[in-house]
Amino acid sequence: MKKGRQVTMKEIAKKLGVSVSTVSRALQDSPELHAETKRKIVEAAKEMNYRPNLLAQSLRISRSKTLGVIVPEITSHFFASCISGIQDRANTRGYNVIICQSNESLALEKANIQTLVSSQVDGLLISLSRETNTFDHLHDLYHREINFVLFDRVEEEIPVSKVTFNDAGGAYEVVKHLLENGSRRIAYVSGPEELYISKKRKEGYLRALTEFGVAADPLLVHISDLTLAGNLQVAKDLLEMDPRPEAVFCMIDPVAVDVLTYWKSKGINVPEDIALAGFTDNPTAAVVEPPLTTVAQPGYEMGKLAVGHLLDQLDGIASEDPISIVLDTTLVIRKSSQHFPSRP
Amino acid sequence: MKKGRQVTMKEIAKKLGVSVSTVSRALQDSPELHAETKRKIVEAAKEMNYRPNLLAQSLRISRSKTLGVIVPEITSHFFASCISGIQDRANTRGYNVIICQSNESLALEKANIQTLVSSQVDGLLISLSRETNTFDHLHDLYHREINFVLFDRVEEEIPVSKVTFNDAGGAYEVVKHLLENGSRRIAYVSGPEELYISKKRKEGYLRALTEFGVAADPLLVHISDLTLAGNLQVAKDLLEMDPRPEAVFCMIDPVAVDVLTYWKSKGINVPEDIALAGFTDNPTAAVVEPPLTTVAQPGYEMGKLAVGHLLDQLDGIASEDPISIVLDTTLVIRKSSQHFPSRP
DNA sequence: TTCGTAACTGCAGACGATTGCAGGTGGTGA
DNA sequence: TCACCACCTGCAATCGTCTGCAGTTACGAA
Repeated sequence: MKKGRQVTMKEIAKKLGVSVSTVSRALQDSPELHAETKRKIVEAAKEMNYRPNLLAQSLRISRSKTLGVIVPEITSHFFASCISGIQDRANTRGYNVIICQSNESLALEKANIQTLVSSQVDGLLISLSRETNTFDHLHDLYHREINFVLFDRVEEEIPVSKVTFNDAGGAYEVVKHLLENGSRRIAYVSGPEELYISKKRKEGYLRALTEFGVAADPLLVHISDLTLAGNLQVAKDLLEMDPRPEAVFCMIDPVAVDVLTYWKSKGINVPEDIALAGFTDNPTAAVVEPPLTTVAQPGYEMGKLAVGHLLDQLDGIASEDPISIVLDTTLVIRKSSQHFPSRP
Repeated sequence: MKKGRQVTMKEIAKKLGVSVSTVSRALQDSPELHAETKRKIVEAAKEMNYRPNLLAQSLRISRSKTLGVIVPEITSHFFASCISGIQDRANTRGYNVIICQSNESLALEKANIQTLVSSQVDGLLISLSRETNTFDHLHDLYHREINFVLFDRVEEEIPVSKVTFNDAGGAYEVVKHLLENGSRRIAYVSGPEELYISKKRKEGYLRALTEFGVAADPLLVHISDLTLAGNLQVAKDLLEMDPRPEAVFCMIDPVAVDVLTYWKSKGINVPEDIALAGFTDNPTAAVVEPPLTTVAQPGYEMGKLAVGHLLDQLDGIASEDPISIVLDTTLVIRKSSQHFPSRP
């Protein structure tokens, strides 16, 4: 096995016959050092390819300049975008980022938190797993006075800063768009009801209906477990409704894509026979046939904002008091919603 | 600013009136400790919610149990899959993972390596940026005896272990499939020529042609810079060729998707008018209309294998001698290649 | 010559966990 | 009563870096 030994200050000191403290001061460009000594040390350090051991530095100053990130899954384009934003901003502010995925499991989420805390991260950015329905682990973090920020998948009861999208607003916009195109029987395909986004987006859906004087019909709200099978079942159920809905709003794009695929296999034409819309603006949304009307969520921006606020807290720039940042979404109108039922 | 103070052994020791060493031994379940003392310490540790400081541990044993990963971009589904595989296997083997993205920039790639090395990672997993055409930074790593493994985007001259796909083989398979369907004028849309995958996939393309006795026509090889504009230009050029190709094989799926989109806007039908195939099997490939024939690369598997081998080296299980792991790809036949020209 | 004072540089301890070795306590047997 | 031996427990050093304080040197002034 290779050694991978790093050059240390001790070695530089020995080589030049000075003490380690002198080397340390030289490399920090301390003014209380003889210029010549300093020059020689800096030169030797460069020549020997010296790199400070961040572990030792972190241990000494009790700050690791490292942040931990926990997301449900990295392979989701949305979370990957968030991570990208987090990474970019964290790096420009001199921080490293350790990323973990919970794979939508509460147990893994807890384990990840433990690992990251043990690793002495200076703060955490967390997006909760679907399974997370207890919050002791978050309260625990809070009581241990560990800085963290929740983003996207948040729990409102925890007194920490949160960054979310205006989910209700986005849903309102898209449903309003469907209503404006003439649809009245509009179905909502929700994920598991306890999910934050299931609730928020339903809120927006209902608000739009109310605003247009359309009575909410509970039968028009379908729930999928967000697996392929669950989505296909909902697609089937929707087709078998009598009367059939004129438009369907799915809580997230993947559901809409599955529904679309199923319908196409059954000879249903979108948008001619029925309008369809999603939420998230995944890359797939733009390329399916017909292209999917959806609501864009700028994940990269969200990541940047979340980490920016966390770092502000760490650096004492932002107050300790939790704040809530709500990002606006953008309605992206594509072909799938171009269905214009005429009223009798 | 919150303190986030962690409980240390010292505090447990003080509380129970024993020494730090005793606490340390108790928590390691050392046999040379009085059972009762041990019990009390373990209990107190649990009660005080003690977590060992991994920084201190790492510093002492000179191993951080952390790996560094550098990928061109996290938001690519393929790399996200690799990361996911790396993460999962690393975690089960007790390692953390720090992820960096180079954003396809050589400068950032170098900076990332520096940071990770300073952070005392035990090893690195690197997939090179598109810009990387010099390799001093890798040779430097090699000479400093730092363990690393290259995956997917590799440089053959560096004497370290590499994990790649059988790119030539995959390209051969898909072009053979197009040939078997009857096409003879088959175009290849390449990325920049210096890219490893550009070369390898061209190799497979040419081999298939040769095997079917088709003379390679240099005019049928188009080069895109892989930007949207570049892809659209190639799409246009292809249409304007006379005679027009019967089939087009694109080096990566995104190119194929852009080409498809452009063609559709020009009223060209795929596969009726022309066959199209990609490479990678991105999620979009399955949902475009028509679904795209492509070559699947199991990124998750690649990640697992790469990190597995690196850990084997670190643990002294695998020999130090570099090996090359080549993963097989899978041809995924979908509608876009169902074009059957008949020969006169 | 002697003292004072800059101007440098080194010592030692700290961060938190681990471990070889030394020391202490108790008990047992002669 | 004394010696010896388990059986525990603590001391001190270590990993690499940083820093308050003390020490050294040289030089100038009295």
